Amino acid sequence: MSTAPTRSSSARVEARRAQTRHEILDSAWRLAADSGLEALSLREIAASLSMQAPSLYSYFPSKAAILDALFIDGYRALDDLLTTVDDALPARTSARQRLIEILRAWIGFCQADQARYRLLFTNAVPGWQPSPDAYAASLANYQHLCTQLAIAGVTDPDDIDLCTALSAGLVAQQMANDPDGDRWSRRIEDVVDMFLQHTASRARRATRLRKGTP
Amino acid sequence: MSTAPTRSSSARVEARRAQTRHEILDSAWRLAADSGLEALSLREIAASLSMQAPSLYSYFPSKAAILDALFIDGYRALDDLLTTVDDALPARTSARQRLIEILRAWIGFCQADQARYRLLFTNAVPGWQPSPDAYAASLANYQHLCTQLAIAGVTDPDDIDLCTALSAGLVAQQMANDPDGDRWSRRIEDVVDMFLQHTASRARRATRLRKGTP
DNA sequence: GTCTATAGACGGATAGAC
DNA sequence: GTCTATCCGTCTATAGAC
Repeated sequence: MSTAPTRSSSARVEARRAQTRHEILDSAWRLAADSGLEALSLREIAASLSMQAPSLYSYFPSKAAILDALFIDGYRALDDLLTTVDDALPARTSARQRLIEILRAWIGFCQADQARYRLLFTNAVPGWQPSPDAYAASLANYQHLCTQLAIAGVTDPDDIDLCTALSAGLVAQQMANDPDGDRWSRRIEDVVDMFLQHTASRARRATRLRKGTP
Repeated sequence: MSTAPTRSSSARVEARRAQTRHEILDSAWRLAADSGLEALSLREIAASLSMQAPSLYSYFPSKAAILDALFIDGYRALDDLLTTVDDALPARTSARQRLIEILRAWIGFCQADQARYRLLFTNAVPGWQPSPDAYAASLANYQHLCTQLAIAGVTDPDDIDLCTALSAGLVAQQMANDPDGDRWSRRIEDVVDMFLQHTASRARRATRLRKGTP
């Protein structure tokens, strides 16, 4: 990460560096999507930019740093998407519709780029784990998602875990068995209804208990 | 796979071969569990048996063949487990209890060996895909599971997909975020109840429609 | 900053002696 | 069947000229 400007670097030079860093990440995303995340190598990234592999070390200190940058990039994109989706919903949209839209957007996000999905949500790169900074980005996203769930009426920690499991399951099955189709994503409404019915019936039970009804 | 006996091989020699093959797979499972599935190498397997790497080629034609054998082995173990669990249930066990037991057994199976979970259920090995034979083993298991679901009353293909998604989600979250705990597996009852409540309410709707009630 | 050259490690797989 | 020796490929990363 830390590519701190040296004393002698002009703003112009810095901007050029940032631009090149951006190009490197762009190429990396494209190559990962084309040839698979596991096949991503520094040589390949460099070649796609008509560079030699060692030159990348002027911009990132290691391959792990590039993966971290991609990881953070991916989570930022997801965060942006979920924020956009959320902002586009009318204020009094039902909880049901909110959940459906969030889930639909999330699955769409995963299907849009299999390599990105594998980088962000599965441990697909042997020998690499997100750095603490990168992990923080994923945590921030999780917490953002929790506030959106809270708006939709889901606040019980157990319900949140339930909800993440339902979402993860839909996404995982979709990506593993029908990456370009909708065999599982078209079950989104079912899942949301099922989930809300469940939490509602539990709430009713709790209400009965408070009232002392057997 | 095909290690067909040659004309001159005695039964004794064949038994010895089978035994060694078995030892190779055993060591591979142990090493995968210890050092991670991705780190599994022929050199390492051979060393753990005090052999040299090339000697493995007398027993398996390639590393992919070893992975295939492990894959089939793993699915056979799962099949055995689910059969055992199923047989242990009294004949008139409720659908709810049946689903709970199957799901509990499955998650336990995954938690018992993270490497095996990754081999069977995620695409964790770069450049390897199960051979058609190996894939057939996983399909057989899926169909076995479907018949068990049918016994528990789940026959609608959409419900089966829903059910696999729920299961996959619980397992994935459990393995990724709490591999040795029960943060998600203790939601099994919730998930099963939720699922049954959902299918039941849909059945009620269908009944009303058949009766012509609005 | 970018290059060439290369270190140094790992991997799967093969040839051929014994 | 098992070995030694080796081929050939992959990769990240570094040294040092320019």
